[in-house]
Parts: sequence; C-alpha cells; structure tokens
Amino acid sequence: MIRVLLAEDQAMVRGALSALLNLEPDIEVLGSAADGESAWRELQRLKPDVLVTDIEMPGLTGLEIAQRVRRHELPVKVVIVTTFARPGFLRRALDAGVGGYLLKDAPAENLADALRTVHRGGRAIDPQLALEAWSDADPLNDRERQVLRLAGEGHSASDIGTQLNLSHGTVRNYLSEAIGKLGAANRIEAYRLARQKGWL
Amino acid sequence: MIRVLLAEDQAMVRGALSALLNLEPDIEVLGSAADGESAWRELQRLKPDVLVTDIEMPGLTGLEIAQRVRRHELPVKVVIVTTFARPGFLRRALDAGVGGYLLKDAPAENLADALRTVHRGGRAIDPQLALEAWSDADPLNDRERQVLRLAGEGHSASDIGTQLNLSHGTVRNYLSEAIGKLGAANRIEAYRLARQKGWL
DNA sequence: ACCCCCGGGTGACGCTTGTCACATGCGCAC
DNA sequence: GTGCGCATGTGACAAGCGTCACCCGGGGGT
Repeated sequence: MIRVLLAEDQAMVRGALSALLNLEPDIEVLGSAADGESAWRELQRLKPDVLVTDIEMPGLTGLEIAQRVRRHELPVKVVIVTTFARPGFLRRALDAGVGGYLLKDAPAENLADALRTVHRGGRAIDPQLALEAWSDADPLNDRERQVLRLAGEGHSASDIGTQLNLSHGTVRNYLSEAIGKLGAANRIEAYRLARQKGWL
Repeated sequence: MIRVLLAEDQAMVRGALSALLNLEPDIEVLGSAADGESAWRELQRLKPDVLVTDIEMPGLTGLEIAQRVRRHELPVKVVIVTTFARPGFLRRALDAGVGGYLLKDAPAENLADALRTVHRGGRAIDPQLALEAWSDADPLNDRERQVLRLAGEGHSASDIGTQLNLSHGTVRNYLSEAIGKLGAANRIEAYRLARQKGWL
C-alpha cells in the first residue's frame, strides 16, 4: 500500500487528484495541503511514503519542500506534478533529489504508475523535458537574474538601483548583459525568454 | 442523470476531474476534449446536458465556445472552470450566457453542486468574483488593447506600427493613452495591470 | 452649410534604454 | 607584493519611449 500526501493549491484540482488516486487499490491518500507550510507540517505528522506536490504554491514552493526533505533526510519520496515545462525547474528539482517530475499535460494514468515506480525506488521523469534540461543551462548570474526580474515587473533602471543599492548605470549594465546573453532585443523580450525557460 | 462533456487541456487535470465527477451517482461523463475545436465537435456529436470547460485551451478558448453555443442556440449549459480570477473573463462569460463560472481554487465538492444547479436551469457564479466584475470596466478601446498586447510581447513602437499599418508615432500615442488610463508608469506595468484584470 | 467628434498623424520635448569603453577597488592566487 | 578576476561605477552616445499640443480629413448631427 502506497501512502500519499498531496500538496496542491487549487482546491478543485486537489480534490480531483485525490479522487483519482483513491481509485487505485494500492494507493491511499492520507491527506492533502493547500500551501507549502502546511504541506511541510503534514509531512512530519503523517509520515507518508510519497509526497505529490505542485511547484507554485503560497509560502513554500514544491521545489523548496524537496530541498528541505533532502536536507533533513526524511524517508519520503517526492514527486513534482506541475504545469511548467521549464527546463530550469526540472534541473532544480533533480538537484533536490526528487523521485519524479510529471507535467499536468501527461495522461492521468501516468500519475499512479509514476508513484509506483518512485515508491519502488525508481525515477519517473518526463522524457522530452529531461533532454532539454541538460541541453541549455542558465547563462544568467545572480545579479542579472534579480535585475531582470524587477525590470520585468515594470520597474525602471533607477527604481531597481534604489531597491538593490546599485547605481542606475550598473543596473543598465546588468540588463544589457542579460539581454545580450539571451539574444533578446530589449528587457521585455529578455524577461519573457528567461521566464519561459524557468530561469526567472 | 446529468450527462457531461469535459474540456480541459491539461491531461492530468482532465483525468482527475473526470474521476471526480464519475464518483457522483447522478452524473455521467460522456467524454472529454483536450482543445477547443475537438470540444466543439464532441459537443455536437454527444449532445451533453452540460459542458464543463476551461478557458485557456489551444484553438478555441472556453469563452469562444460559450459564444458559439449561444449563437447556434444549442441546448447545452456551459460551466466555466478556470484558474483565472479575472473580472474581465467573468464579464465576457456572462455576456456569452454561461450557466456557471467556478474557480479552480474553489473546493472540489462545489463542482458537482454547481452542475446540478445549472442543470436545473440555475446559475452558479463565484460570489466574490461577481462583485468585482461589475465594479470596474475595461477602459481600453480596441486599438489600445492591440497595441498594448504587442508591446507586452516585447515589440517596439515601430515594430508594432508595421504590423498594424500605423505610424510609430500613432502607436506611441495609443500606448501613452493606455498607460494613462491604467495609471501605470510605463508599458510594462500597463500590460501587467491590464492582463491581470483580464482585459488583455 | 455648419460644426464637432473621431481615427490617425506630425513634430518637438525631455527622459529612459541599450551599448560600450573605461575606471575603481577588493580579494585571492602565486 | 604583483597580477588577475570580479563586482560595481562613470560618462558618453544613439535610439527608443512617454507626453503633449496641434493638424488633417471624413462622417454624422442639426
């Protein structure tokens, strides 16, 4: 019997996934959480075999939970189920030692199979995504990432400078670097590109 | 017996919702579709009582399907189930005469209840969203919307001018207007604001 | 015929962006 | 210490952006 904890912020999807998993005779959903913190608490309380979690959640993200699990060496497997086919996310998930990474685009039957595989100690990674993840790495450094993120939210260079204690000139230098590295025409395009790769 | 067709692009969510609805004794899921066009075809083939659809799908969006249903006077109720709490979307959905508009944030049990209500001829609209929808209307006109959308994708003014057969000066005028109307500081912020309201 | 509104355009203004070449200063290897 | 790399600044330039005041021409009222 595979004992599962479910973390997913959208209540309707959470309920539906729970119903789906409970149809499987060898799977039992112990409980579910709507945000990162409560998922983390329930994880320690219920001690499930497998945690099935989304990435984007209020509080802790699924990736952060996976990192904590690894740091505390909890005896639980983590399976990420997410909308985002972003190589950067998968990369970070693998670094955090997750057992599975599925897309919500994948057929529903895959989920139960993936849980079984992971429970046996195997790995269930979305195949075409796995390729991309190793193909191109994030070219941005920390400063460029920060600056680009702020810029993408509509802040001006001087604005960003104030927030990060940098001169507006420096901010523009970083932005220019980032734009160059990404082969974009301006900050907006650069932001979009970085975001869709999961480099944020 | 309520006969339901399900349209939702994420396979896993689609499967899960289907499992959820099939647990209800008075509900039967006839079939499901992964994109707008096939949903429209299945709608005519299966003639369900209720169509449960997401908004963001490849091809036709859920809103466009709802509009078509109204135009063709098909005897099917439409229930929108979406992630987006955007007043503009609800507004357009109501204009298209949908029977229900639920958020994926709502508890899973609501879905079956909403289907029953709508099947009886009632309406099931997310309450707090309903308030917002009537509070602030989209201040943008068509040109401003077009221009803002392109600008948000990273195109420059001259770029946009070429695409729409306008002078770059005119494009900047529209952009300026839009920025003003939305109380934003620049095109990026304006784009974000408009987007999150569902005015796109 | 008159006026006025509306979509589109022009030109000018000052500010912001994107780019680049060149400084400064700090820490680390040797 | 000398040298190198890295992070941060500076100053200049051209291009793009945001704003505004104003122009033009075609409909529609009245």
